[in-house]
Amino acid sequence: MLRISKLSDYAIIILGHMAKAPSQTFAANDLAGSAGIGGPTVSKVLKALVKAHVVRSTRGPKGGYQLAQTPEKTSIASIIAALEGPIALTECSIDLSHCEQASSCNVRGNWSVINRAIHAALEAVTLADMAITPPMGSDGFHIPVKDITFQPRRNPEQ
Amino acid sequence: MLRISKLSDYAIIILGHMAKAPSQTFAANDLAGSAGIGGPTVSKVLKALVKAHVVRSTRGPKGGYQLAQTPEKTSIASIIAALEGPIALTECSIDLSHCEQASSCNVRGNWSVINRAIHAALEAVTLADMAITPPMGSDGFHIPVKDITFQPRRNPEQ
DNA sequence: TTAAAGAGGACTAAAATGGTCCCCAATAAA
DNA sequence: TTTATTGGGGACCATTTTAGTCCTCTTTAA
Repeated sequence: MLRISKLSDYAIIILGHMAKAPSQTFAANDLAGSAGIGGPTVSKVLKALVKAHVVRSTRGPKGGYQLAQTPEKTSIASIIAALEGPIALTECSIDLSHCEQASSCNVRGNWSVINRAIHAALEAVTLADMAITPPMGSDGFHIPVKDITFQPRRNPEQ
Repeated sequence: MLRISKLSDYAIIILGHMAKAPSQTFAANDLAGSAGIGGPTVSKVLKALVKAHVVRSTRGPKGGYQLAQTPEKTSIASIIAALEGPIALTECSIDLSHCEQASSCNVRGNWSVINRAIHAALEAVTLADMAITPPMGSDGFHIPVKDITFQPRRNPEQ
């Protein structure tokens, strides 16, 4: 299923709401209301986003959360990384020492290529892209899908 | 962490071994031995790969498993899909009806763009790419990373 | 006929995930 | 200076998912 976690999903929804007023400060509870997600859960998500410097927080009355950067500069990769840690499809891409197959694994290094490709894909799309509602292409997508290209050149030196 | 499951990981390792002799038939137990993975687990993985037509099986003595296509034609996407079902980062990309945020989610359609990009990345790399051991670039990667490009064009019609 | 393979699926233990709660710290306003 | 409002940090537990094992049945070559 290659899923992102629900919390990451929530994060993008929440940040999507914040992106509508990028310099405004939002209380966690208000965001919970407008996103239709439970209060404590929204808090948990926002705390993680603060740690990762995706949003800034202010305490006290009239406090709340605010985007740390413009929606255009906030990549989906950074949001997912905030909630799930480093983006890597396999354990050994992060820490090889735990891999028990290491000796018989002849596939290792090549994962890195895929990881980079996926990271690039998530880095290339920003909160601004996600937050845009309709007015878009006839197929329902704002970003023309045909314009997303992925072209690895294979084995050129073999 | 945006991981693939261990079983998908095993699948790629197992298929990597099979790719060394693409037309040979391998018994599940032999593959377990050479991959350093438990026998029953290897069987489980191979059964899923048969269902998805990634490998073919033959019963009876001298039976076993064989790649259904050449390693060059076997994409990583098809392998992961065999073990984890459709590749989609969010639930609602597969089935919108279960989404409780639907009404307040202003981010929906745009996931599709990311999903396609990731699918493209996994489709573009094949078993042949993964199975190649060393002889490669100075950084340890066979496929030059610089040659992997991802270029969404943003909001051109706005 | 037999033995060596895979097919299908039930079952369990362990790990990850999601969600809630509690108490502490900061701070604006009364 | 007090109080009320907001976030910070982390513990905790229920649930779900995942991984791994096992059992019985089917196929088929020798």
